[in-house]
Amino acid sequence: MLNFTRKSDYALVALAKLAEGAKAGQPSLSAREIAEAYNLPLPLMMNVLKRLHRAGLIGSTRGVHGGYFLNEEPEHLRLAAVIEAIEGPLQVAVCCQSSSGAEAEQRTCRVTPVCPITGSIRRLNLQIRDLVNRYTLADLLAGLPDGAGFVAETDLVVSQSRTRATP
Amino acid sequence: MLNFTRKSDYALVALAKLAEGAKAGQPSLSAREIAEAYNLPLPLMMNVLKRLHRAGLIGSTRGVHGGYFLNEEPEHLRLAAVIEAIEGPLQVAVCCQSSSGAEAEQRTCRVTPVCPITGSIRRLNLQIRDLVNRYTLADLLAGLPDGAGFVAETDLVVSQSRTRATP
DNA sequence: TAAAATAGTACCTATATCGAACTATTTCAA
DNA sequence: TTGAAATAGTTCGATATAGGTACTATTTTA
Repeated sequence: MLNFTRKSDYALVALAKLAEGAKAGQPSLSAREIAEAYNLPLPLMMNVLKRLHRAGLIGSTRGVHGGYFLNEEPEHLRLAAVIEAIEGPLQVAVCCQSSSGAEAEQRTCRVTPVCPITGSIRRLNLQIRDLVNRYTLADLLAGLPDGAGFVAETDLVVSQSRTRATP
Repeated sequence: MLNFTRKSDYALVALAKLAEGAKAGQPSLSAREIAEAYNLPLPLMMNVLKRLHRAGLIGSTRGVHGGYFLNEEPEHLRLAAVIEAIEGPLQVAVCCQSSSGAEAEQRTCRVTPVCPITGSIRRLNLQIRDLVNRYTLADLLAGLPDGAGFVAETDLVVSQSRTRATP
């Protein structure tokens, strides 16, 4: 129902912790330290960090004093990259497959062949992804704007005021 | 993973069918007619329509020639209303509860008490909801714009071109 | 009175998520 | 050289959610 998984949430707070640590001069943080900071189970946090590492978003050092660290500046780490590292491609419906969906869709959705709204759903998907991709880890830490900056000023007014006479 | 449920998808195509039917002069369409039009199982479509009806988005007439019809013009039926009629409130994370979340969150999320990004996540949630709420059934049928109008032109370029020397 | 439709709800199954665990490898220090 | 602490990769089980069905009641028309 249009929500991120817990693992994505945990990934975001873990990255937040790494960003704070880096600013405080800590070269790396272990999975244990991060898990304890947020009261999360260690094995789960380990799995999350492993996925972020495999996606190239964080680096790691092994061994006794090992741990994880950001590979990029928080200003360059986009939220969509984090989410997709954990969950795979962002798509609001099965008909939004990015990779050559034709035959895959036939298998997964019964209505696609006669669907009147597939095109629009795909565009909505792109817009949602662009929105998530718009922000970085740094934005997340600094605080996102709460105004829906992207909505044209007229949008709500138009739909409210349109009381066209229907004869 | 940030997707709508199938039931929401089916609700949207059902509403699309009702809008087309209304334009073609049909006062109502039965669950059977809609299910057959899209090759969907009848019991499922019946459930979806019942939920839309209970949410007040469509009206119904019972009996032999009964069926469903739109209660509002397609221009006034917003996508968020449809999704929320089927799935409940749109929220990308458990910490985005609309209704007096304080104690509910404590139960459902372990990190909220010490979370550094809850505020930003809530604002992101509002922005996503605003985006979904921006469009109507009429927009969906006419075709959504595919340009992500709200994304600043520089966003993607920045992340691609950044090849700063890392000494 | 029978048929066709909606209304409400309860139920089952399949899939995905949550979380834990296992084995292997790497690094450091005693 | 040996043990401890950490990451790497993978697999596995439990639980929650979603997808889909079924049952009973009510309404309307022929």
